[in-house]
Parts: sequence; structure tokens; C-alpha cells
Amino acid sequence: MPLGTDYAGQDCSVARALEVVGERWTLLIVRDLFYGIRRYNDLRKHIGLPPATLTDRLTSLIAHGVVARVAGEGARDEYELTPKGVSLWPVIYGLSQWGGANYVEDDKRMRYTHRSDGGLIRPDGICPGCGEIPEPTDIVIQKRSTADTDPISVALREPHRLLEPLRR
Amino acid sequence: MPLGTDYAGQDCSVARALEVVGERWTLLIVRDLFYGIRRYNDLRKHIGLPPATLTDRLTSLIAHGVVARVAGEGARDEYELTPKGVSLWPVIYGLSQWGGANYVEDDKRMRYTHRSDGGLIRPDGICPGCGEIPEPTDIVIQKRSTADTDPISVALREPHRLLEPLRR
DNA sequence: GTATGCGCTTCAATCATTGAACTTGCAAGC
DNA sequence: GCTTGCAAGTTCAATGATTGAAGCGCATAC
Repeated sequence: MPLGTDYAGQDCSVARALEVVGERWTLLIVRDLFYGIRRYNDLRKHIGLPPATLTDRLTSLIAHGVVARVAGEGARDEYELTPKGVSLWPVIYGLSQWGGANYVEDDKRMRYTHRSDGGLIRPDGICPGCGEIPEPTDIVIQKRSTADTDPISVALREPHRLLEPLRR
Repeated sequence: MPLGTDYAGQDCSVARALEVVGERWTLLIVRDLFYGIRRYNDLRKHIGLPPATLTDRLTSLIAHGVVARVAGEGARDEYELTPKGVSLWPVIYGLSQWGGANYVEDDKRMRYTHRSDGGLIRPDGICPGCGEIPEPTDIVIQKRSTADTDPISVALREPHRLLEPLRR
């Protein structure tokens, strides 16, 4: 049976969340949408998953109200996070901090800064300057690893705000 | 190829994290270990997954240093989170808040309070009384849903500290 | 010594995922 | 108006993981 219909705990919030975003690839898609990647082929190339799987995951995310398909510049549709999707930010950030602390060298980790005051956001999500937890739209990211050379990874080395469409 | 060996982004912290904890069931096992469930059959019954899968996931978590197998009371071994596993708490809490806010009724959500001052921990993880983000060992949980009637779910309705072994 | 429960392992059947190939629809170039 | 090219998928057979049922060895309880 597919994950997405059968995690046991009916009233467990963690299980309910994982029913929606717990399948393989799903959280990487959400991550990329935070990064401003919005087009089908950009997602596919950046994440490196088979098109059938990408279509399946996007369909599921749209059905659950996490992602919306919207008209983009030009005739192409794009995918973007709904407010419900944006509220997944603490989960993505938590995974990023844990994965970074344990598996990525310091100088290759993504840098997260608070747009209003330039503060380097701490692992617990708080901006040391203002003491607040910034909203995703107030967070500026910069990819510092140079391991990947595809156009999207290269574009992510420029600082830009979360959720702001990545233009190339 | 198995998830656990092949998420594309080599230097992406989120992808690296999901290589370790992104497989189906894995985060539910981690959640249960935070809840104090420590024995094989308790995990199996509470989560409702096939034994072969539970063995597989535990082996993988141990190999990655997230879980340790330790001697329990009596002759039985138990499973417990390592410090690296405990540092996954923000991820579990984030999923819990998102799943709770979107899919579980108010009065059925798990209650998280700060042990030192009794404050009801906010969705962002901060205790409103002291303004701090409590460590997992300082968090008291109480399951409020009565939907499940298995012994473990019943035991979780008593307030108890995270990571404290659940005795029946 | 017999039964029960725990902590697994084994196995065939099912189900999801994969990668390659193919299709469709639009848009610009010739 | 024909072709070329690309974006955005769909289709399909092969592979691989997951499932549920059954079984097994050990330990304690009766």
C-alpha cells in the first residue's frame, strides 16, 4: 500500500504529516520550491528523479493543498508552495541543520541570513540580531558548495530570498 | 536503488539528512523513541509495521549512529536514541506541529509542556514562560487522543518526559 | 516439561520505483 | 506553412522494496 494512505496513527500528528510529505522525494521537491525552483524540468534536473515519479509527487502535493500550479512568465505553468506548504519551513530547516551538522563540512553548508538585519540565522532558527524567528520570505539563502555545476546549482550561489522565483 | 544510498544532492544538507531518516517508517521509529518506547515489539505494535521492515530500519539507524542498542531491565535489550538521534527533535516537533495544525483537531493533539515552569510550548518550540527553547529532556508530553486503545497508547496518556523509558 | 511471549528471520506475493523511450503542444526560425 | 527544438509530460517492462503470514530459538512462568 502506498505511503500516503496508511500510516497507522490516526491521531498522531507526526504520522499525519508524513502521510502527506513522507514519501521519497517529496521533501526535496518542497525544498526546491522554497529555493525558488518552479518549473517541471528544473525540478527534475536538480533533484534527479524520474519524470513519472515527479509527476506523481506533484499531483499528490497539489491534491493535499501543499503546492499550487500557477501561470508563469511566458506560456509555461509553474509550481509554487501554498501557505500550507510554506508553513513546512521549520521541517525543511530542521532537516537542513541536522544534515549539515552531521554530514556536510562547515564551509559547504547553505548560508541563511535575515534579510532585514543581515543576521546569520542560528541552528535553532533564531536571528541573533533581533531575537526573532524570521519568516521564510525574510530569509536570504546562499549556496556555498561548488560541487554541482548544473545551471540551477550555479544560480543558487547568488544570494536570493526564499520563495523568490529563480530566473536564469 | 534504496533510499539511503542515492539522494542526488551531494552537498545538500536536506538530502543528506533524508538519506538517513527519509525512508518510510524511520521518523515514526524516532518519534516513538522520543516517547520512551524502547522495545522491539512495542515499536512494532505501536507503529504497525512488518517485523522485517522494523529490523531493517533499526539496523540502518544503528549503522548511522542515530540509535543504540543497549541492555534494558531484565534480559531484554532496548533501543535508545544517541545524542545525534536526540538532535533530531526539531524535525519531529516541526512535523508534529504541521500535522497537528492541518490534520488533527485541537483537543486531540499531543500536549507539550516545559518541565521547569509548566509553560505550554508554542508551535515554534519556544516556552512562553521563560522564552527559551527547551531541551527534549525538559519537555513533558501528554497524549490527549483516546482513539487508540492499545496499552502503549494508553500509557502515553499519562504525562511523562521525553526520552524517559515508558514502563508498564 | 509444557505453554506463553519476545525478538526476531524467512519467504512468496504484491506494490512502487526506475530509466528509457515515446508523445504532445507550443514557439521561433526559415 | 514547414520544420526544428524544447518543455512537459506519459507509457512500459524490469527491477527492487514492502508486505503479511508463518516459523524459529530462547527465556521465563506455570
